Amino acid sequence: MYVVEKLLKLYPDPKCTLKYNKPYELLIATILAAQSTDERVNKITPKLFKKYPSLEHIANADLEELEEDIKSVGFYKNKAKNIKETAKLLLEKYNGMLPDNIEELTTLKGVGRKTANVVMANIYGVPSVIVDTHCMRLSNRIGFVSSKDPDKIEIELRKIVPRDMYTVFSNLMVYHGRAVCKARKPKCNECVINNVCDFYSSQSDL
DNA sequence: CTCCCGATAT
DNA sequence: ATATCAGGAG
Repeated sequence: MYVVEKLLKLYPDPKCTLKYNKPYELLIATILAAQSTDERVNKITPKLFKKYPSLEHIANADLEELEEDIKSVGFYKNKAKNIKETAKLLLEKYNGMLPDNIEELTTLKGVGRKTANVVMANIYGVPSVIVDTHCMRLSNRIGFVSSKDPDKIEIELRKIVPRDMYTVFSNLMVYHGRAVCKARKPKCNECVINNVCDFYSSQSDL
């Protein structure tokens, strides 16, 4: 796939940029990353996981204290409640393990398809199309899709991207979205895939 | 569709 | 000073 080959030369090893040492830590970090950046989440998770070194610690955390611990990632009241309830549910129904499928993962509080796909890709090694804001923006700009609905975008991308490239494609969208195809001022002139980009074409026409 | 919220780019 | 960024639940 052209876009993947081209971007891989620029970002040789695109991977999840969230810091974690255990599967459930990735889940918690990803829940915290909703409407926040990986960078901001990474600033608090090392301390957080040190203070709460197990799912039991998170499940039994004082809610107000937990809120303070994660405050800087934003939406902290929802997220504190979500990670606490998710920790409880993982202990009660899954023996502290993570479900290995989208259906069960998305029953966890604060876990939608994006977060579930991050777990499937990074914990279980299942090729997964992860539609976050970057994947959505780039896929629309390039012209792979024309939709604002993440679920529809995921379905469309699954038809366009070769299955074995789902995860690397998703990560490349994030890397390129952060470095070049930014939300605010995209650096279209230095973009290595502007030759196949609808957004670039429509701009240079002006 | 609205609400949830802090951090950062402009 | 404020618009913009970044997912999920109800």
